[in-house]
Amino acid sequence: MADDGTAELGDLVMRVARTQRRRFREVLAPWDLSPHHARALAVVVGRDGVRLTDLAEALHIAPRSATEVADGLQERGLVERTPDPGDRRAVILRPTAEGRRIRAEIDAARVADAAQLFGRLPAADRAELARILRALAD
Amino acid sequence: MADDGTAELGDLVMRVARTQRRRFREVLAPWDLSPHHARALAVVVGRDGVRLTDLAEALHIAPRSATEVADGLQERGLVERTPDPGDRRAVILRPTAEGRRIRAEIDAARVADAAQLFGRLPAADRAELARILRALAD
DNA sequence: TTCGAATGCTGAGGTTACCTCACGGTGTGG
DNA sequence: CCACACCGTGAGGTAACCTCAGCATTCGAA
Repeated sequence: MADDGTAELGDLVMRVARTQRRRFREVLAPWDLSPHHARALAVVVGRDGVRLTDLAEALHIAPRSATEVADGLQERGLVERTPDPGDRRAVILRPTAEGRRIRAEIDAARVADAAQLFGRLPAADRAELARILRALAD
Repeated sequence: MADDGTAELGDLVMRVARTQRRRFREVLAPWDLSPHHARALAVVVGRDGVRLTDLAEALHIAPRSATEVADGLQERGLVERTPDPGDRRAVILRPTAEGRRIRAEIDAARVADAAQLFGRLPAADRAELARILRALAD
């Protein structure tokens, strides 16, 4: 078993990912939102309204759990439940104006944070990194 | 705000990390261990005995939570609690023979999995990736 | 057209992995 | 020698998941 360095690669990826997760949590602090709620808000705003089932699928959680995430966002006034005109069983989660605003702020902060984290790399390295990671993430 | 692609880089890293986490969970399935327990076992075996406080620090959890992780590993017969000869307050967690064996098996499986995941990249790309990620993870 | 099966959401209740707080032993510096 | 810090753990809490059951609704096939 030659040392091909792949195990170290795995470690490195996880370490950078952990750094990002920590920074994301810090970035989110001013809004008092968990990363999970922020992601859910991004889905709701990004699609301009989703059924709970679709939100669950987007977040890789059970439909029942999407109900709870929706409750959380609704309590904070970021989304509202509206009936689906095409299916009376379904609920469509729609962003409120506040929800849209906050999601935009968070997104800007996240982009700025990524720029700061990855900006330390030369542009050529950033391109290389993107190319290689894309190959892995197919 | 120019599109420097750093936000996409963040996404890519997270996506590859998620793939790895999923694969790790699958790799672990034969031993019926959670990733967390596996990591704890690796620490105990790697240092050939740790105080609970040190285990907590290594896993980035509260000391109280280390007690629970230790309980789980002890139940499975992978570690045992022994008194610290130098400090009667402390407990040293030591790996059992079974614990050592299982941790070695898991480690081999993990290394093999990393080789399979990253092995699809040309060697030059692996080296590049390692170099760039190291720069990020300082 | 009707009716059994599938779908959408949610209440009830469970699990897991964390946490804080309080406590009884034990070590340690003034 | 003693106030204080530190070790592990019981008690009890929380967040984020889950499954299962149930009701309302839709859909597909006969």
